[in-house]
Amino acid sequence: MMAAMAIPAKAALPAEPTQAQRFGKARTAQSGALLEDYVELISDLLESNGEARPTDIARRLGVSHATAIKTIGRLKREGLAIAKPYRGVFLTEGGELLAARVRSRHRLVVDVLLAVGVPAEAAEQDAEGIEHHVSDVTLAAFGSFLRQRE
Amino acid sequence: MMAAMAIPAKAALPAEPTQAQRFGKARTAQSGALLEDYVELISDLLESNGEARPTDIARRLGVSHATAIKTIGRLKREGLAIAKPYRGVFLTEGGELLAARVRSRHRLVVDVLLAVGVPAEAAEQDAEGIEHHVSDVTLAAFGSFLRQRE
DNA sequence: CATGAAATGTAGCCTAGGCTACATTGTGTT
DNA sequence: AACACAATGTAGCCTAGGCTACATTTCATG
Repeated sequence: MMAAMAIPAKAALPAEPTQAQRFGKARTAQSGALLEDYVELISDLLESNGEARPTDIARRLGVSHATAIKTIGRLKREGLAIAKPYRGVFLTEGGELLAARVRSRHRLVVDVLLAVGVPAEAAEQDAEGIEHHVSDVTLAAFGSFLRQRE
Repeated sequence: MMAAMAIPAKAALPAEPTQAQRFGKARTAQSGALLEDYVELISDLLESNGEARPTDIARRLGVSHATAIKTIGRLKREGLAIAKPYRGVFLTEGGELLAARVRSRHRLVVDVLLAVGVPAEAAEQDAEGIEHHVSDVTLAAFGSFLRQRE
């Protein structure tokens, strides 16, 4: 059966290592997606409420407070946030920068979806997942696309 | 401190359970994404090679063969694939259906990205991650968008 | 037809993200 | 000032997805 197709394993398949790279990248993008969501949300809460409490974060994200706290720990380890016990969460400079990038990317993605004719609700919904997979190149293209059709 | 903002916890925040739902949905969409990739790839391999071997799958996905085999086990548990030891992997009817849907969705996403002006390479790359977060509603909008601008 | 290399499968370990249950801290109200 | 209760934090467990290392099965070939 496999003899029929040959599959030299050293000639046919390695022709596309590209695909493996693509999948790998999509996987990697997934890591970090959660951190991005947290950072963006914390930034929002800080701005609108003056503080970002684990409980609020958990509620907004729809997870248990324990999960939120654990992830906030990761944020700290990654140097994106600071938090003293029982004192709320704050962002480092790096965290703020990331938040800003994530926020503008989110808007851009939503705007493109809307421009393409996606209903507002679905646009918001899907953007939440899509945004984490939009590369800088694509982002730039989105920007041009929107500007050009004003 | 919290008295300052009040946050009655029963009046202000619950106003947007929507966001939690959005995040939750994006998370859920992520589960299943991997299965979709596997199913699509298996379908491709079956069509082009007449068989889908764990080793090839692993190579194409850029993971170890052990990981591929473990995931194939999940595919079987979910009723998407069938495989007898040392005999290659095949799709169930459900698996084929899923593969077809995934494949057409992938094409549509790539086409929209291209239509919006994203370079081919980036379009392929990003589509790999984006496609798993595109709802049916958005998919339909994509279809209309493409048809309308022919 | 025996044998060795490649493919397949198994075991065990790791991290990320979830959860529940329990412990601790802070604070608004009496 | 004390206490109750909400918020916070900790511990321990689970699954998905990765990996490496080792074991087994096939099968092409000498």
